[in-house]
Amino acid sequence: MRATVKDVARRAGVSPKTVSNVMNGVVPVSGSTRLRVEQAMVELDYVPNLSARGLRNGRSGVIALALPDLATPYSAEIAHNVVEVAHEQGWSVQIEETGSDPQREYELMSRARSNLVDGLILNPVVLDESAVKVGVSLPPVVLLGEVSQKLADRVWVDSVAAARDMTLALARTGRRRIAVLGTAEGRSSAAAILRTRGYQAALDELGIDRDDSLLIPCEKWTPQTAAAALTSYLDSHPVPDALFCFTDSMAIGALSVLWKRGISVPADVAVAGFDDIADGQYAVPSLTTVSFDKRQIASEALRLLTERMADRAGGQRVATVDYRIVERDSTRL
Amino acid sequence: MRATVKDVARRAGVSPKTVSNVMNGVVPVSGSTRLRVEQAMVELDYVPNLSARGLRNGRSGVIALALPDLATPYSAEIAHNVVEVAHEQGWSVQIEETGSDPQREYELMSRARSNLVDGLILNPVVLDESAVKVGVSLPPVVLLGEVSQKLADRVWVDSVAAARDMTLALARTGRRRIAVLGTAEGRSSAAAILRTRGYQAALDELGIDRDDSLLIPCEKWTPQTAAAALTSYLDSHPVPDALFCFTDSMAIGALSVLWKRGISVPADVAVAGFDDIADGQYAVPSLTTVSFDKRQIASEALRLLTERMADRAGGQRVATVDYRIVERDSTRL
DNA sequence: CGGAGAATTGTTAGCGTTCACAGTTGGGTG
DNA sequence: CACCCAACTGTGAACGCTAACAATTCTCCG
Repeated sequence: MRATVKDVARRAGVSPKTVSNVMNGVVPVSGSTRLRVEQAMVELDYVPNLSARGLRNGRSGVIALALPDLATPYSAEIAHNVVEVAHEQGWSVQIEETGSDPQREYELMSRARSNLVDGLILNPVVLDESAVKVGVSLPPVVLLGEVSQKLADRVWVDSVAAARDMTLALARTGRRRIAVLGTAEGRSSAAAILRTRGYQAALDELGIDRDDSLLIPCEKWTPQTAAAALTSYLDSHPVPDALFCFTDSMAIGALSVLWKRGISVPADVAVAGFDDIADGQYAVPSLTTVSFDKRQIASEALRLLTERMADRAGGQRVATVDYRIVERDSTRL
Repeated sequence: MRATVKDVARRAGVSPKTVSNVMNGVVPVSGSTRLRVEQAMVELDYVPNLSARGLRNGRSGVIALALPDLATPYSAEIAHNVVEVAHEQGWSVQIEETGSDPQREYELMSRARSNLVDGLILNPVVLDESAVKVGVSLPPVVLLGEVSQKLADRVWVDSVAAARDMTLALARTGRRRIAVLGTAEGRSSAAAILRTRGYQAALDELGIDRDDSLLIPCEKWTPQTAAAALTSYLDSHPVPDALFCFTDSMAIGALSVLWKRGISVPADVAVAGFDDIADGQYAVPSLTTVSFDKRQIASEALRLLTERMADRAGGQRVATVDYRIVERDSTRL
């Protein structure tokens, strides 16, 4: 049978409350009592029951992190950093995957309201504006990434500016026919729209005519889909001077296709990505990309979350994370 | 203020217990009462308090998954699958990272004992035998991978046989000087030892003399460390006929180094990995590897865990997951 | 139409913790 | 030496839920 505060109290010859005081440390406890209690805890191998504590306190010490798909390197790196930072601050992290299924969002919200999590960090993909109805009964929510949501706090990178800068960087190496991979037709993700916008802004600045045949659609941002999209594109189009992929994952799929076709990177076509996932460094050739500090994203998200826990009032808080273009072999002349 | 069972009960004109019965569905409730209760729940926007339920039931519906480093593709894929399978079975997953820090293991165990998680799936790396002291006061534990632990249940892939088969497969393409990347000196991980053993078994079968200069040590199994290890190796050794990397991550680092040095894969050297991570398919060239069903690992782990929850008694249960060699371009002649 | 038995619902209590408040001790003062 | 103020410790209740048991209602048959 597991020891409880009561057992510890009895053994230490004090009241349960004193044991609680020793643990929580807000009310002062005399040195000798503290010592006896601590010893009793060790002897009985006492571990507090977090369910009970959670019930009593109304807080669980757990936050939820919801990502589209943990298996993608980008999500995995975000998850890694969130878990790390959270751990440092004493939080546990519950992970949920939303897939592309809005249904999951609802379940998630309901779970979030079940008092098992004190806050929620959500990286939406499909439902840019839908499911996240930040009501009073919801725990604090922080959104990650390109989201049109205006209600919840969020952490983001300026995709428009980054895509613009990357396009300019590609142009600076003399590339003119710059294609982008990852645009979407119909209802597309906010990120796709913003990155396309930045790309086009750069073209306009450069005085290069927009050419819609250089927009390669790819709804899902995975190596598989990117490879498929690029393959069919190359079947009916000439090789562009440069290929700006909206994620590194897609770029890796693209590199694979180009290699198989004997198209040399960067000699025939420059390739760039977005996200700076770890594998980009070891891609063949190593991948030029838009890099940003994922640890910073994690810590900003946690900061916003804890701030919001302390103060539920106030308008939307936003944290912007800087980015920079990292040039590697895939665009180097 | 959040609605409670009491509020729902009052509104529906029944007792709290009836509300509970409606939710849990074990005790029969008449259709009309059920309807009234359900309507009251909707009207009051009732969400059960899982902390309270957890306290009362002694179970939380949460399992913990502990991995060395979420950012590595292998861990990420495992995590993805565990979360998926767990979700299907109604579990939530709390993720912990152990790094290579035994200290984390302890914290983890203690957390696991705090009644916030009902079970623990642990992928150890350093502490093959140490910290995991499966005592009576611990929740059920399932270990993942190559572990010498004899006390806890586990799910594993036969590394020795897989490494042997891979080595034989490489030899079948005429390679004789087969190097392995990822051996470790001193206190090494069980996986390193087992895979080395399988490799050597194959050599013995083939009548190829063991050559220690073909063992390329690499303590940490990341692309970075693998690239570094291989680079310094190539500085002082001739290029082998084949390079069997103990993980795909290392293989990807190795491919990058080989490419930079102008060593052609597979013409000059065949490269193989282990784990079949998604990126291996899109490596340049695509990576031959030892593949196994990660979803199966996840579901077996969950099965063992739930079985153990139902029956704490009984000896160690073990689930073996099949593997197969997947040949791709990196070894194809 | 009475009553046994099944079906459904209500009552009580407690899971382990901590909060509000009450009680106790100690040491310093006048 | 009585008294008072801190500083510390104890008491009781409650967080929201559900298990065990008790009580009630309904159904059906003799």
